[in-house]
Amino acid sequence: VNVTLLLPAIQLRYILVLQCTSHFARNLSACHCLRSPKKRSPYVSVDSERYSSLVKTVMSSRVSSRTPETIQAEDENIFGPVVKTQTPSSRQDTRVPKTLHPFLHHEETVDPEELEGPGRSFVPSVTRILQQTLSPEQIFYLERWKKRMIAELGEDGFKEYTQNLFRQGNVFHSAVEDILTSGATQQEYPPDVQGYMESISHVLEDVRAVRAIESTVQHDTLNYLGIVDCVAYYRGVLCVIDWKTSEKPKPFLSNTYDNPIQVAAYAGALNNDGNYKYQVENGLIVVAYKDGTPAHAHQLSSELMLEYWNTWLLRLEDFTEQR
DNA sequence: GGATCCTTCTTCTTCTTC
Repeated sequence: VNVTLLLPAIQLRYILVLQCTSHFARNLSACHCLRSPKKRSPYVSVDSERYSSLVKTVMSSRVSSRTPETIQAEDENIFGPVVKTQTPSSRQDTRVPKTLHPFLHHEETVDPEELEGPGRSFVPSVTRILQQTLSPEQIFYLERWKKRMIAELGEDGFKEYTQNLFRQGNVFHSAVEDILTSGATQQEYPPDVQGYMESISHVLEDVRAVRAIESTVQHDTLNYLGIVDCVAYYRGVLCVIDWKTSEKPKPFLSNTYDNPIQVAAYAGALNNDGNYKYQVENGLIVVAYKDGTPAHAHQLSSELMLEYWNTWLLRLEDFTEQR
């Protein structure tokens, strides 16, 4: 863009916007600099409502000419060839599930005993299915990340790092479970989760009438099961809630990868599980941060849930096909 | 009581100048 040709006022705008875009991608404190020169904690004071569309376009569109192919070529020079060669192809947007299963439960209930025939077939879980049906692109970036981490931390260091992440996630989950079941607003937590709990405190204020916690749900007709984090009312709407810990900020739903599909899968199972007598059409993904930064809460409307439900059906199809 | 399963996370780029 030839900025010099623009009028001074517009010119200033452009510079500001360009600065915002380049900084936003990695640090959300960007637009904060427009209002105050002082540095406070990152992305607390961002007017996210105002800039959300800007940030969204910046973060969702691929600007770079680098593709998985070119990156892989570069990496091969640095790390050597990848053992399992991928040919990344974008997942088809227009695909439709072969059989459209209802998201909501329809009247006639299927007796669970009836389904558990003598074969007692294997029932895969939501996470297993999602993990085994990742797109080639997802696999590529995950492998690249892992390779880089191992290069930096070593095999053992990496193992320790991931174990620590899992441990924190687990401790956080049980802390949330405790506070939601006891109802008490205790202030003291293990030091590991103190920040996370602080992070979600503003979300917890809007959570009422918990219906289920860490409950196993199984779809009566589709062959899968899972464990739902939480079913409760969030701002007056009954939701399947998924609590997440994250090192990086995830201000947009698109930053949460397959999490929305996971939530839709749980809701669909719940709605078609004879053990549960209610229907849940909405979802909520809460991303908590260790430093206590306010968590991002992503609401999933019933329309959105239906979209992700269809995506889930596709993944389920892929999974059964590959077996 | 032991074994197995589920879940817990991890990806999405750039290198220009104040």
